[in-house]
Amino acid sequence: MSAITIKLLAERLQLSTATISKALGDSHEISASTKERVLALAKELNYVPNAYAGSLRGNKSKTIAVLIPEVSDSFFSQALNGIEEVALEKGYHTLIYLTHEKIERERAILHALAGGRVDGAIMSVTVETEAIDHIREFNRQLPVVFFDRVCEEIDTAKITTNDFECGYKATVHLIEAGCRKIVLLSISNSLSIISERSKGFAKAIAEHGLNAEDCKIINCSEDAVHNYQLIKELMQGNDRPDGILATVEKLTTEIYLVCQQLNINIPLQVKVICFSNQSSAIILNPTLTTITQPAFEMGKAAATVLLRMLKNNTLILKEECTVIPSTLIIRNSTTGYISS
Amino acid sequence: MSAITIKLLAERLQLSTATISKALGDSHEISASTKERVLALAKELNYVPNAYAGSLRGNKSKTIAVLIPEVSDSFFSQALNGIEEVALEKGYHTLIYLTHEKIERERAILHALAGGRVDGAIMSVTVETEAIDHIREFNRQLPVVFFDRVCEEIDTAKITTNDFECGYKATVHLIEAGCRKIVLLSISNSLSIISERSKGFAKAIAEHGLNAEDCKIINCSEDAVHNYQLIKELMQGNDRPDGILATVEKLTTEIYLVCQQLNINIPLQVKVICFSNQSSAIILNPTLTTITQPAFEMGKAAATVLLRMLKNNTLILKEECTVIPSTLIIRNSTTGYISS
DNA sequence: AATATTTACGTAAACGATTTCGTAATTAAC
DNA sequence: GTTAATTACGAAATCGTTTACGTAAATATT
Repeated sequence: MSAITIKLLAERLQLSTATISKALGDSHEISASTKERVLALAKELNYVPNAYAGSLRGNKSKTIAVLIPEVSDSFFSQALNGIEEVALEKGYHTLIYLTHEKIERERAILHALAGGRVDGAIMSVTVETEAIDHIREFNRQLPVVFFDRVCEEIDTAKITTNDFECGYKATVHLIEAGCRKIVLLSISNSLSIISERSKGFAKAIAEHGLNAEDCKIINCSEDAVHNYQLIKELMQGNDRPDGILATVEKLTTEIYLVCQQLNINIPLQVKVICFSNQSSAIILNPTLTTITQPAFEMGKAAATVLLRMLKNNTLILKEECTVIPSTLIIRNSTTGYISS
Repeated sequence: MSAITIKLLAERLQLSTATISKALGDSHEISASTKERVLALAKELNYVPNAYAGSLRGNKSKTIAVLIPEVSDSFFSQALNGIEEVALEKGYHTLIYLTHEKIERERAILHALAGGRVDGAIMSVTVETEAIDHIREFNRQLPVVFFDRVCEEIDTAKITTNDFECGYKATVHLIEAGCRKIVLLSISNSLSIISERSKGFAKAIAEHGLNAEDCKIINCSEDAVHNYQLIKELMQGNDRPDGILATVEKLTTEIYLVCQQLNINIPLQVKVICFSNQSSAIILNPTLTTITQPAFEMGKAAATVLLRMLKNNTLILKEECTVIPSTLIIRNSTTGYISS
């Protein structure tokens, strides 16, 4: 199959495999003329070193793993984009694993990865990830970098954004726009990012003296239909909110659909902010006010840190906790004006 | 690093590595009691076989490569989702490579992959891919499955959708909705999918006796700003089209923005159809008529075929050319009615 | 001219698993 | 009781590289 090997080159040139290997590695102990001959034949035969032979010997696979909940989500796909860019640039290969928010998948994947297939991992945990033994176990052997959805309890590098501040700023923005009954649409009680955003939300509510009873947190699920129903009931209820802060991008669709169906005007009757990286935010009607996360940059940062850890051969770079701020982009879904 | 190996287990149990390996493989030549002891210790120590040792010996890496232009595109991210699902289910690992539409990247990636790192590849070529020697070269050693953007000239499995028919149906729909000057927004002259869609477009134009002069094909680029300008000029020109058929999802944003800025009403003044898998199509204003491709299914199909090729140890499965139809979903961007 | 150093290469072990073959001990067969 | 078959394991080769070490020849040193 894989055709040509160092052994084959050695035979053709009447040299030893050691010499070939050294010549290809541009070792000083090989004469210039021999190097030339070797390089020439290697190029001619299109020799490519067997990745696994080298990995086996050197204990380095030049491969990293990326574990994310979904890839059909603007944030994660942009982050993956950033990761892959850095990896490719540094000659690393990127294995992608989708957990689909299932901790069992996360567990199985990390376990399988312990066999030396990768040199390290970049991950964003699932909504179910409360027990973290499997991550600890993995991290005992290999470096891990968290991004976005982190595990505070594990002492390793983390790339996050300013979730607390954004939750706060978004809520303040809603309040200043006139909202008094604001609902936070959540997807988890345990997720680091959601908890931070919720804290910011709560702080803003408290600081501005809003009635905490009116400002609820509602938990959505993975099921779009269920979420639609949930939001519909919310908007049909007696204490309909006049402000919605959605912590995940995919809820945008359901919010807009419900309001359309119930004939509730955004932003006149309810103002909406979503944590979203969707490019379509600017062509929705009304255009959507978003907290846009630096997904691409976060991915790049995570990969950069991981590769640095690999280079320095260290498991822990505690100090490597980077926070890259998100941006509140105010559009028409929270202003009084309706787009032309 | 990687900690525990078969050798280590052998030492602890005072057995040979051969016995351990066979016991773990549940070989019949190992006694039940020994198997038990081995399994127990393996579990206790959390033994995971070194992936590369096995790969090196067996020439099988249990890894496939996915080459796609972008991942921040609904079609490709959904397809990747499908691929990963099948791969994980069959115990395969998925390496992801983004070509960013650069043939040079495609070339370099395929070349690096020849070193046995993967058992096969699934790919969608770049817009620049006209020369295909690098793919031929790779395919001489390893199986390749194309999906969506295929290379007709290479005799291997291909998963596509009914692009010709969709180009035709979309155009007919525009014509029947009253359009007479329809523009096809393209991104390439060579891409298989675009050429098919264009042919369908041309056929519909001809069949319905539209003036071919009025029905142009315009080439867009990778640059959003440039595309915006291009579309703006188009819509400001004398022979402004009354119908637009966009062959890629990302052009949606620019089309809507331009129309918004120029105060051109969709669908009254121009009707719009996009090849798009964006979930936001239903909340745009007006909601967007789309050709929605079975991205997830195409990914699954591609992975299924590739894994079957690997199982049967064959490079070519010519007959494995599957066409999974797309759906024309008619919404308000092509009807006379404006959404409430 | 005798020794020391450098140059340019080869030998062989190692990485971790699998597998072919061999073999001692036990059991079965006659 | 002798031979045949089975059971349960070990020794060693193998996959394709890399690298520590060895060594002959060429060159340098004194």
